[in-house]
Amino acid sequence: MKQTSHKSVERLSMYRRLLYAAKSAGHTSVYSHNLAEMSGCTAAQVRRDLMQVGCAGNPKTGYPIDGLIEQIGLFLDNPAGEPIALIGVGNLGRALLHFFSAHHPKLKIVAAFDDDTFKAGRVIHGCHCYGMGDVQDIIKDKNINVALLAVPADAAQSVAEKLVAAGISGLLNFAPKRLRLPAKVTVEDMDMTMALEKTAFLARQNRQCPKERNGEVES
Amino acid sequence: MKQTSHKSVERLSMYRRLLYAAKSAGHTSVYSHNLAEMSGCTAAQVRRDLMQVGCAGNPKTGYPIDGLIEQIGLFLDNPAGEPIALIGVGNLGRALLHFFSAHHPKLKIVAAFDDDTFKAGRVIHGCHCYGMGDVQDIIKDKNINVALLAVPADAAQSVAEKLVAAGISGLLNFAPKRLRLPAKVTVEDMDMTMALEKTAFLARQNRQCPKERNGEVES
DNA sequence: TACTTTCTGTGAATTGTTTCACATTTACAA
DNA sequence: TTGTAAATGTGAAACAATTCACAGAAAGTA
Repeated sequence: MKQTSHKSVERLSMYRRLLYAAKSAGHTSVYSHNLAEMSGCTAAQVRRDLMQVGCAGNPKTGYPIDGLIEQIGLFLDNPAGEPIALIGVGNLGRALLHFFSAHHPKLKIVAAFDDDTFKAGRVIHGCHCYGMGDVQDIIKDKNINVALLAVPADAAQSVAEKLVAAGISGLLNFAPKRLRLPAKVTVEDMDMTMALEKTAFLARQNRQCPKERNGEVES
Repeated sequence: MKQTSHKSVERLSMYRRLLYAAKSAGHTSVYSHNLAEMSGCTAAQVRRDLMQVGCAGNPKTGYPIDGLIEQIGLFLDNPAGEPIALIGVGNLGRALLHFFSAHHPKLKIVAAFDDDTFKAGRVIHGCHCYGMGDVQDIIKDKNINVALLAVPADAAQSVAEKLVAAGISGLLNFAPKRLRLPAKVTVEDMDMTMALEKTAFLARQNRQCPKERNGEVES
């Protein structure tokens, strides 16, 4: 079977969130063009993505929302749930702890680490905080495979290597630093500086050449 | 002239950071394959990207680092600098304020806004905080075109519309919510839930099929 | 000066992603 | 039961991004 592309994976995650929203708005089914409008994709793209993960629709009734949510979950999620580690409990780390404390059916930060010994032992946003010395043991004990890396850029590489040695296979990296790790480890960069520079660039481009645009309007 | 792709813009931002690092490590020039190794791209891609923004190299000496930094700056940056607004001074907003307080030659958060009146008037991480009622006036006064949106998901759409009305043309959105705005406005999503779900998915895929890989090794 | 080596700059080929377009399916109405 | 309208599922076409591969340039060497 054809591997699903990274972009499809991202969209599926997005569709699922939109579907939860549609569900709590009282809907029970959607057409591909509904999801397309909500997500900003085309209807054909939505259908292709859904097909990939085995979602079937009906020409007259569209796709059942519950069915989609379930299928996407079967595809995306680890059925056993995925315990997450947070490394770095600074300003950003605490914000992430708070952000991800919102209930997610499968993902949960189960341990936080910081080299500030003052933080070790405390419980922040409901999550126990350990010293960096305990990283390896706890990650192995709790069978953690995914980590959020929120340490300063100059510590990122060495901390990441420690995590990989402890058995981590996926890393969401917030440090503005490119990591060099074995290819068996997935690194996803959330590079906020890059994103802001890009946004500023595109904003300026928009201003300078406000070329004719097919007016995608506000609701 | 051919429009530079969004991906090229991202990579240029990355190259620049790597170049600053190489410069402070004492280098004065780089070859495309050096930048390729640092960035994880191919050498051909690096050359293509640099060509796009008018950087010229020399077959024997490579590219001069200072020249590259300057050319990339001329391409990416607003020479007058770009004042940024932060909307939402919660956990995430404060983390962003701290994160972007690191000196950047062109980008600077010059005003923060929150609807918590308790925060209005305070100065957080060196940035003055205003009430949401002042958004329109301040954005116009300070001629702000780019904003960081760090408000709760259910407030994101209405706040974004207010910003657009005030003249914002670029938005970096941290709320897990797809915004519907006129096409003249650039929206860049930093969707942390999506990113974490994707990371967890790819990590699991890695674990389940540890297929042969060309060992990209740690330094 | 002529030769060698190594890298740049870039058409051409390749690979990957998105959109098009339409045959097929389904629910409902007459 | 037959017709109609609207959506799905999907090859094929179009488009976009990346990599290949090599001509040409530059610096060092003899």
